Amino acid sequence: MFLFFSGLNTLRMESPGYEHMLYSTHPPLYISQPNPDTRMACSLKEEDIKPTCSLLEINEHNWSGVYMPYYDRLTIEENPWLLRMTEVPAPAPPPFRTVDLSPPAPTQTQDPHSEMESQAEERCLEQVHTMVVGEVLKDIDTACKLLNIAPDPMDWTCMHVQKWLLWTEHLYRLPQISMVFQELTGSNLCSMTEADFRQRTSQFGDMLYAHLDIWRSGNKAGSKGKCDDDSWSDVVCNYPSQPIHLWQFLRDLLRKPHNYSRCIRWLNKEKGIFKIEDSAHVARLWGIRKNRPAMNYDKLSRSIRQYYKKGIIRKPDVSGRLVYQFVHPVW
DNA sequence: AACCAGGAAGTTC
DNA sequence: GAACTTCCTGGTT
Repeated sequence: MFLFFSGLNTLRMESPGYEHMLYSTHPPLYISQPNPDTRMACSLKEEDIKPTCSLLEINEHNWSGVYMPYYDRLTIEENPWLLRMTEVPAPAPPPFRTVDLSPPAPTQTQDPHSEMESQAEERCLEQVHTMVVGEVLKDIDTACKLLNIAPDPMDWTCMHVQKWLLWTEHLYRLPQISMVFQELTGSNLCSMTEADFRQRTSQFGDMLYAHLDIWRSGNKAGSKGKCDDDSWSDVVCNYPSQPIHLWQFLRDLLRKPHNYSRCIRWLNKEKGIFKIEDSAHVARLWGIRKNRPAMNYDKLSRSIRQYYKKGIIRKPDVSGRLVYQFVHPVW
């Protein structure tokens, strides 16, 4: 797990609030997992955040008790590169070697072996950093598309800020906090200090501040690398995007299982059969996207049923409650 | 109670 | 006019 933290050094250094995402103590936040029984209810303990884990010692047991605000839902199953990273051949590492997660310090010894080691380590960390930033950008990209907001918080209107807050509430199962940020544009939000955030919501101010900071940092990172990143430039070029169709919205949620599998997931991806696991949640997300605060599953399901005669979605042959099927699945 | 089906009318683009 | 949204009646799980 500390792979992520090591790789995020650059982001973290640029983002003072990020440390609070890692270190602050707030009530447990649930992290999306396909199986609710295996989801991690994360609360931070001091021992969990000490960087004592070697890259080579990472295993699933190290995952528990770690709060990963934005990278939290990355699982080995859904992110094969994580597995690859654990297989990165380190140059003859001594047993129990540990990796400090602080920014690389100047090499003190001139021993050529440890110098080579430290160079390899740096390269490894650099690779991880690149991949983590990529994941951050992808997640922000998805949220931007689903919410129809700009990636840069500085561009947000009051409504965009409210959307982002509502989304964050739902993503992390927070209580309703958006009302204490009414009448604020993204620029207002960005000019607020962490203390300002805490003043508005003492319990979640630091977390929100850090979450916003990740968006800002991600945006900076995206600006640096967007020339080589098609998905990022898509967001920039397409904003403001065309009105999204409900079937596209559902498909986009399904394409991000590490974020949304707790509310919607594939039963049979090849056949396009999916199940809405949390009908109220999906309806709420759709309502946020469409600026329809009164949206509920009754209405959303009526919209889905409109697709029956259009041949876009149908009920599968072996049907069930909350189970639907894309007629022409193209993945 | 929650979900399902579909008619009818309204809204937004 | 398309694509929903809202409201509704009535049926099923």
